[in-house]
Amino acid sequence: MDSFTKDVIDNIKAIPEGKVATYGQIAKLAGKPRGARQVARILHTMSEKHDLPWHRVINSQGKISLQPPERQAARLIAEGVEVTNGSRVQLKQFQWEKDDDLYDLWMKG
DNA sequence: GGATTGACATCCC
DNA sequence: CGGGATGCCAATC
Repeated sequence: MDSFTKDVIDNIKAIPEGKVATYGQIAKLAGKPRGARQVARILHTMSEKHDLPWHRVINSQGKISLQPPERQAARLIAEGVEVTNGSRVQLKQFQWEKDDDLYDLWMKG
């Protein structure tokens, strides 16, 4: 497996419960701002072999791309992510922003 | 090795 | 906000 794949996997594993990330976001974190589709491919291929929180990755519109969306939606809901209309997620509210955790901590403190 | 194909993103209307 | 067109990049055919 190439380093890009590894980085993608690492980043996906880093998504906290109750939050979601977009394909493009993960791609960027892994060093390929234009690699969103590869991220999607990696999920499609590797999600069954590694136990990744693949359900926390959705597209930039805040929607579940996987068809049918039911399984993924259920998993998200089980974690506290609000999924409306079967596949819709409010990114404003649930998107994971990597260094925002620190920012948030600072804000509260 | 060229053409096709996506669990995508972005700009334009 | 919705839908279409374009860009992107690796795996597959």
